[in-house]
Amino acid sequence: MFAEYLFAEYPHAAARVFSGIGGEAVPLMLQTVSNRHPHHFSKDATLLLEGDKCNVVYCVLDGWIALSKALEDGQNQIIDFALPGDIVDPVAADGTTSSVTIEALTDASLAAISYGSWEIMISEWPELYHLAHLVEAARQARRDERILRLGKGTAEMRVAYALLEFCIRLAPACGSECHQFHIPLTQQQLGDYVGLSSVHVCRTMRRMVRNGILEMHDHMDIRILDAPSLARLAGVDIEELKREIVPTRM
Amino acid sequence: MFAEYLFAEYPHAAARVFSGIGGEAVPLMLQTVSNRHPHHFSKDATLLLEGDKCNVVYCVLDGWIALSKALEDGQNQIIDFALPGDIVDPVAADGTTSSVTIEALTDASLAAISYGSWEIMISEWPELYHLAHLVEAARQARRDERILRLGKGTAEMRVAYALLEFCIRLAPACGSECHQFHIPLTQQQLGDYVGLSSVHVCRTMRRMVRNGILEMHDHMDIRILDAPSLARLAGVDIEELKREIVPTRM
DNA sequence: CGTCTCATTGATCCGCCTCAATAGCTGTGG
DNA sequence: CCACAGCTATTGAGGCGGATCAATGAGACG
Repeated sequence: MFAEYLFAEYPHAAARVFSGIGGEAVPLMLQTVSNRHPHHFSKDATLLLEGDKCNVVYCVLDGWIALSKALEDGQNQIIDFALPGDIVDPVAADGTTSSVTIEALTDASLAAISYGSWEIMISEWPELYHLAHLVEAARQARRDERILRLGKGTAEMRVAYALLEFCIRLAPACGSECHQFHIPLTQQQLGDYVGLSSVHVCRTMRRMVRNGILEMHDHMDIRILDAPSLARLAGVDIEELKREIVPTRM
Repeated sequence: MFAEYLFAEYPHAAARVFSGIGGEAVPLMLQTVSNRHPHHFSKDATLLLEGDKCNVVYCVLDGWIALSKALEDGQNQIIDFALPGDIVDPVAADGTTSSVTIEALTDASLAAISYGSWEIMISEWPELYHLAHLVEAARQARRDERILRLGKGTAEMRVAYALLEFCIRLAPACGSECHQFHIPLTQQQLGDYVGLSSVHVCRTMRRMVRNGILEMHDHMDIRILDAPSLARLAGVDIEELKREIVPTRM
């Protein structure tokens, strides 16, 4: 939503968007070099790595972006996924360093907007501020839902919620009542997202398949057969969840 | 930090702050009626409850505010604490409803700023926008740290991190190198924050006391005796954590 | 002095992790 | 074409961390 408006209704700002990177009027491309090295970024994209200066906001135009943190022992936790239309502002409270690691899970393209450009854009087009506010509210609402389930939910609830979240967030790309979608994740990554081991993710999803709630085909092509049951497992009302995590212009 | 600037450097805005509530130049008071009914709000504060319209941002002036969500079965998870200087914007992606339940853990006072006032203030005083951005970045950074530990950390790590977070966030109120502080929480509430049962919170903290890392006195007066060990248990570097979660004007 | 709340400690149970083995799939090189 | 390696998914077996249940202690309060 955000990206569409950005480009459709404010071409002046859209042009300015790309000026954040070396003044060039082309989007920053993040490309995974190969499946073997999914963490590798093209050179321009190393800006995104933890510890670097960050004085830009990214708007995801295409692809899946994962924001993650790791413990010393190597344990990795995916904090959130950023999908097209989402805004990524990884800055920590010191205003300069990034608090998360950012990686592209698929080939992806981002628009980089420097803080300076961003402020100018907002002052010139207040509607942009409202839209960004809604996108940020959506991000916060879905992280809060996940915190709730990380703290208090069972494995089944966590996985069911994650699948519903994907279903809802991907719906704009495949029709409003689409219950079939693809997630570019291994079970290991899905486990890193919901706080479970890959083994237990596998068991949990297998059980859902056996119970006729899901269908799965080669590597995470998912079809939800029984959405009400899945929502019950996740402990959510689907319509209510949509209101909370899908940015909607008033 | 934010609140100080708000009042010290922009009295005009500060006056406007309170105009969000019925035009009265007094802050909205949230008072717990008694310890027996900590969830009870004074009448004016019911604005804050989940499901209500929310078109205001709150700036915490004094007291502890808890943001929480609950599952159907009554399980409660505290998403975050808002302390003096923090900004609370509970709105969900629909732009109107709140995605969390807000409650005061102590007597508390909040400044309520309507979205309209907020935009005017920002346009008149751009520095306010930068400050709010840092406060929001701090909120996000500490929630991300907690998501990491909810997903991958042991009980010891979760509790240790929470204590360090409190220590750092409360430091401005009691000197920069203060390792002694009070948290107005029961072990049940601390458990709701870190995703553990109150029983296990008790065991974990007792062990820390036995190991000479902490001292505890009547209901959560805490003194950190061995900060390096606590930081090791939490899996953080204290200085790094400060940079990430304490808003700092550049 | 009884009641209420909260902290503490013990005992038991279970959900999920870990380890391990197998199977399926893809790409690669002989 | 087959053989092999590498990665992911799947399934089983066993162990452990934290939940749950239960009992006692300790202040705070009326």
